[in-house]
Amino acid sequence: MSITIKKIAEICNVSRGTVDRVLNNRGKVKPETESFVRKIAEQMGYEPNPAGKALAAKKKNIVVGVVLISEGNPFFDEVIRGIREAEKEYTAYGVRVLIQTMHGYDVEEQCRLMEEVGSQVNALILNPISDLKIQHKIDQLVERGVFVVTVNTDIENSKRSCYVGSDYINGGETACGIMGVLTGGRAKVGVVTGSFKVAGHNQRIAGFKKVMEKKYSQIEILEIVESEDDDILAFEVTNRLLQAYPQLDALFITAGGVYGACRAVLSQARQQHIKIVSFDSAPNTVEMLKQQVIDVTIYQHPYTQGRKAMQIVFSYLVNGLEIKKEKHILKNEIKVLENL
Amino acid sequence: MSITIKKIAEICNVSRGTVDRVLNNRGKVKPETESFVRKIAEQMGYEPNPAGKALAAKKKNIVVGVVLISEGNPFFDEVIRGIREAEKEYTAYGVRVLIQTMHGYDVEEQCRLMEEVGSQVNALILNPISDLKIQHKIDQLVERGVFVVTVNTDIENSKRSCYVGSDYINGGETACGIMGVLTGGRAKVGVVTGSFKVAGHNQRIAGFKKVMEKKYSQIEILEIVESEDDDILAFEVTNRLLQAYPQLDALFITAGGVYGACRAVLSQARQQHIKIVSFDSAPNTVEMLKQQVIDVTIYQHPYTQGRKAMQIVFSYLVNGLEIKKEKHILKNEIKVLENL
DNA sequence: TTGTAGGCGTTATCAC
DNA sequence: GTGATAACGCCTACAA
Repeated sequence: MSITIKKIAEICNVSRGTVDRVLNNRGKVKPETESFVRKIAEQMGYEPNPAGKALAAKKKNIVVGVVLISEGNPFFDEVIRGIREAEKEYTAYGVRVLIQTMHGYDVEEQCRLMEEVGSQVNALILNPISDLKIQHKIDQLVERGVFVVTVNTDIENSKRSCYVGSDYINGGETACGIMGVLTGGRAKVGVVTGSFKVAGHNQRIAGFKKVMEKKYSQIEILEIVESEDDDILAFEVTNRLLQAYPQLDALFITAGGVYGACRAVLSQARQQHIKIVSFDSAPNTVEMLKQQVIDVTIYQHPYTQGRKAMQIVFSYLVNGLEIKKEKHILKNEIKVLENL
Repeated sequence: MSITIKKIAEICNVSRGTVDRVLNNRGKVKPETESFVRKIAEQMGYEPNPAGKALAAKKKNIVVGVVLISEGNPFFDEVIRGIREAEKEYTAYGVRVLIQTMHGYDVEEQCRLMEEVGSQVNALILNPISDLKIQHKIDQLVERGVFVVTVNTDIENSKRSCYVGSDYINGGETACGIMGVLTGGRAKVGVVTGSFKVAGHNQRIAGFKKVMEKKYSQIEILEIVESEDDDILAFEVTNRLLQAYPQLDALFITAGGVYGACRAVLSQARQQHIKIVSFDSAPNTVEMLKQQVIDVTIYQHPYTQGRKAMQIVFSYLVNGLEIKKEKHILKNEIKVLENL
């Protein structure tokens, strides 16, 4: 049988209340009793019972805020689905969720939403814009006692408690790893990135180069162009890329604009098949996989990102678990049509 | 606030005990009260609180038995790790785990272990040999009230409640999907399978052929040989395969013997790189990935299989949840060295 | 500074 | 058949 507060209380000859005060650092305990209780609890290997905690936590009425740059982005639809699923599971514990979505990368707008949502909640799940202002806003909310979790994009220097998402460097490494076996280790690659201003995109390119240098001396990057995650722009820049480099035989698409880039490839109707590695599985991307335009795409577990973020919030707020892992990194998975 | 048994009791003007009897089909309730309570509960959308259930379940002292053909198989080391991890988490609810491992595919031995373990437990997690005797033993245990979950291999016709594992057909489809992009849709493939007696291996081949026919008219299987999951045998049969078919340029390894097959490929030192797709990530397989002998390997989430099986047992036994999904299928993931 | 008691939701055990 | 009551482990008022 497991150790309970009650048992510790009996052994220490104090009341359950006192043990609770010690174990949860509520103060108002004589130092001697405190250290004694702590010693016994330690000795017996006390582990709080999550069910008991959860039951008692019902009265707390916990609200979790969510701010995501998700509108028009199918990736985040999945993240939200994960959050909603977890919400369902946690309503029994008095947890509510408050979601605010936004469209573009407007720092002021995100700050405003963070303030609006943050002032009503115990925790905030956030897909932050990489900007100093946002970092400060995070810190400010944390100071006010909000438990902040970043998803998909991290701001390491902020006071946020956790990050849930993928490792972008490894995403690039994985992309090069699979590109290597796709091309027999010999390729002239055009890179269509989202923006040089987005850290994640740059990290993917860095990871790609890292594996290139270490493992594939015959893979070469011809040029890197920006699509601003826009299909029309992607179409144009990819077209130019293809025209400029007739020898190009592979594309590495680090971000959005996948469909536009693919359409450019289709429009040029080259003899040789151009190998394409992309990210995520937006409907358009899946369509291009079906048409065998894209060879593989790399998947970042969006649903799990949402779910996991909620789990972390829950176990902190409801079960009072200390955060052990500051970063929860999900694998970069390689997908073909068959295992999507 | 959510609906509780207490609230329903108040509304129906009965005691909580009566509501509990109705909702858990314990009998000894007047039919009128029964249907009335049921109606109200339905109407209000009653959902039992898992924490409450878990707390009350502590007295039950649940024991989960595990019988795995795991010895000498790194895949199952991971499954066991998943089970152990879940065990830790569930000890707080009075759940104990009893693991028995075995070595080869000895039906009598497995039957004996199933009986030995099965007679002391409330649930059994089993990696079954595909044999009628095992099926009967499962049914027998189920009749005796044991909750049976199969992992990694299923026996569909048995009375087991759940299966946790991968979809073998899809495993083969995925293998062909990635083989297609590896080879530009043009390959002469040798298949090294484990045994024609093992359903899962045959299903992988079937899935592979399915995608071949639908999508890759230029991929062709030259011959299928058996390795009996043994490296030495795999070495020999692969060697013969390579000698018999100089035009062979790809290997599909459906099961064990991966290392032996790779060594055969290395020993023949062909000019052209032979593309290899295998399953799982045993240490030897990882080594061959590192040496760029194997191009990709397909991963079946062994850790998650163990964890999920425990989760299912827990939510059934402790939370009394009805089983909604009879099969919990994990994705076949494509791995290169970089995203292992 | 410490103890007591009631409640979170469910269930098992009595007593009626 | 049914109801009352005491757990399960934890937390929070309030009383001392």
